[in-house]
Amino acid sequence: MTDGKAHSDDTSSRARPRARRTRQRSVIQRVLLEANRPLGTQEILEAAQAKAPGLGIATVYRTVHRMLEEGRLVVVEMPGEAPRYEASGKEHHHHFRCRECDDVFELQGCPPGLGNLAPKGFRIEDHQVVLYGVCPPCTGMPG
Amino acid sequence: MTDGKAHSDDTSSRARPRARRTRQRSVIQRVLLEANRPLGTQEILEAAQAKAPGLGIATVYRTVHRMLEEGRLVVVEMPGEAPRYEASGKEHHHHFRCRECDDVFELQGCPPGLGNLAPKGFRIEDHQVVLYGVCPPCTGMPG
DNA sequence: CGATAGACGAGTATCGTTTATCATGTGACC
DNA sequence: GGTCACATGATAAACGATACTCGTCTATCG
Repeated sequence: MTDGKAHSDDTSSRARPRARRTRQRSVIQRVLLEANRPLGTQEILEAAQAKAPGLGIATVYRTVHRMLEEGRLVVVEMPGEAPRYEASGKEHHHHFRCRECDDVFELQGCPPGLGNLAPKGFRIEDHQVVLYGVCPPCTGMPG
Repeated sequence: MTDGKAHSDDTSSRARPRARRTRQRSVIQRVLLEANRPLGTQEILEAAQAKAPGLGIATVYRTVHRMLEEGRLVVVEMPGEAPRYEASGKEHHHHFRCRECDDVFELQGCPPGLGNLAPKGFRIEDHQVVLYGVCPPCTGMPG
């Protein structure tokens, strides 16, 4: 553990090559950290390309990977779909998926009584709740 | 548009070729309908091969497809995994996934208060709950 | 500024799942 | 039993998501 170093570049944890601040990487990180909902790779690509034309999908994967390793991102898996990614460190929460626009939104809170669902003998360690329906914009409602 | 037909072969709904009763198909159907939990294609294949040696994966897919079309099977999607299939017509329920053996079990009942999770403006139409943990056999408990 | 490790974009490869192909086999019906 | 449409198994191909490769570019630092 004790590794003395000259100038501090242990940005976070591993002996990973020093991260360089590039336009593409900054844009992708902003897109992810400022989104209030989990994004898929394609969504990230499109949002990032708006601010950094020409940005490629490989860079999206590379940056997402790095952010996952750094612990700044967590994976959000929805049944039958490719993974989405959201900023880590948030409170325990679940998600809502709109059937119209396919966007996924964060919910807050957690239904009680989940522990009662499993019969005796099952050790519950985690859970996931997904609500499906239509989000406010897609119902025609404001906000 | 209106095409009158000569001899009636609308066995059930569509103009699908008449189903034939083969050993392989019977075995796969039994495996699926008698399982008390959702099975993946590989699980189906292995269980079916025990009763019908030589049975191929293509036949599994074909039979599952047909049963889905016939409405006798429903798809069970777990986050980040290939689809599983279970008999249709059961009561509304959710699932438990064991982290040791990767099997998925049916639960009964449904947690209350799911409708309160989404803020005003979200129209909730459906939901899915997944519990993760360790199943009785894998904890060393009987039955 | 100049050197260089690291990052980039485009294309290709890979991986697991699912579907298509085709020669052969077999259930259903006469 | 004979016929034939449908089913089967093996194999290859398609597919979507992700990882790798390579030539070029550039952020960083002396």
